[in-house]
Amino acid sequence: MQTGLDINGGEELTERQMDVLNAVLRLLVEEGDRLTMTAVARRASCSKETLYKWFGDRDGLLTATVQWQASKVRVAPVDRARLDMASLTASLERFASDWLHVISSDTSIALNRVAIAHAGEEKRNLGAIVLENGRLAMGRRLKPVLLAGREAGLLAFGDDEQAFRTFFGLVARDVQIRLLLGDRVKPTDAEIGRDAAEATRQFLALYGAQTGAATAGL
Amino acid sequence: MQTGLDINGGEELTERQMDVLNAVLRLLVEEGDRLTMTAVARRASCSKETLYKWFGDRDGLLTATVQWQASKVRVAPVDRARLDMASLTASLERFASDWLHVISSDTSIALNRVAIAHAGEEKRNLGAIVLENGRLAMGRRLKPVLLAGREAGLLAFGDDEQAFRTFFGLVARDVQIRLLLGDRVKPTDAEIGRDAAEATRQFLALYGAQTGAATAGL
DNA sequence: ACCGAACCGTAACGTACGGTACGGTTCCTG
DNA sequence: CAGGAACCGTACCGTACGTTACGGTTCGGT
Repeated sequence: MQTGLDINGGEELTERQMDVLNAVLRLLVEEGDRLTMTAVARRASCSKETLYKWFGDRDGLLTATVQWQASKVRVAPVDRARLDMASLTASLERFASDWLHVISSDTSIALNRVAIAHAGEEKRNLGAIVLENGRLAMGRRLKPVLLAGREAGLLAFGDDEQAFRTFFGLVARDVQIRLLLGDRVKPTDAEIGRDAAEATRQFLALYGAQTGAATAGL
Repeated sequence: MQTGLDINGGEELTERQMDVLNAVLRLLVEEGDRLTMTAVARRASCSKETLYKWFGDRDGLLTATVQWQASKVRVAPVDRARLDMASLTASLERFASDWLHVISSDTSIALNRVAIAHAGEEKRNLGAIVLENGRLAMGRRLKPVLLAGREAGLLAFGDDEQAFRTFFGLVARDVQIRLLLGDRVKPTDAEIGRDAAEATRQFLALYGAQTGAATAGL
């Protein structure tokens, strides 16, 4: 009753346990939330008893999977020294491209779907986890870059949260919601690269120190 | 076996049937996809036998509900004659405001949640219906305005689809995905008005004929 | 007044699946 | 080699819920 429930921050997972979570992830992509504990056990070649010992219950298994996958998205921060327009543009494009790749991936779609499906319930953990490690983590990652850009006189904005949300909108547009709803619009790498560059260009047009000060909400 | 399955285009629903669908809608908001046929029958004060006779099965009931709700979103088109910058701005702000109100509403959130939850399955109807009557309908509605704006020399863009998607991103930003994931960010009317105006201003900065031609992807 | 259609309320059926129990196997330790 | 921990595979249990069946009631038409 007391084991297997320590699914909080950065818990330690054995190799075997990660194999199990990988199986869950694949099943999630294939069948969505309809996966059964029996199917997981069969796919992972383990017993249901083990699943329950390790993860508590079905919800715990899903939570562990989402959390584990989310923990993989860590990316290196940017060095705030020596920032010019070229490196700022490159950073933004990199962010945009990474983000578009993530939200277009099958695993991200599957994970967001199950998190959204469970978001209306009392156990609202999945949605919060995905939000925390998706949208919010991206904000925490990008805001230092924006602030450094402002400090270097390259950007002009009043609130970094507002500036970030605009960038988010320019990058994501309608891609995520369409994919979540089952639309077949999965962009190619080339399209992602083009869209990332375009979004960055537009963002700089709005928030660049020279061009866009009038529209930056000052 | 053959009755109750004519749930396609604009089928005719009796008053009583709409009462039932309203009950489904309320239950969907309250408990999400976990609603049971028994609960629907109780809430609507009808028998389960009637539900099955009218709507075929659970999926048919959900589909009818989504379709019925979607059919309510119709809005009057804009007259393309006599378009100046003021009326264009007003139109765009109106669109933005309407859209933000829709995606922030409890019913929209509930409907999108159930549609997304079912989007990974073979019966992908719900996602397609929501997409068709949400994002895509908004595009069909707004594009004539954009084209009229270009014709009047107020806007500059190459592809109306691209321009619309940018507008979509500037308006929606991260609001919808956050709400779907259970974040408590429901904006007030005042915030929606401010955000709609801001998004419109930014869009005109990017695609206005004078200011933004360089960034319009020409 | 009578009939049948439509519908309500509820009981009942079948099944899928979450969760548990248990016997058998592997493997590690002393 | 003995003992035990961990785990696999599977059978089993309980329940929730989709779906069906059925008796009783209302109501419009003749």
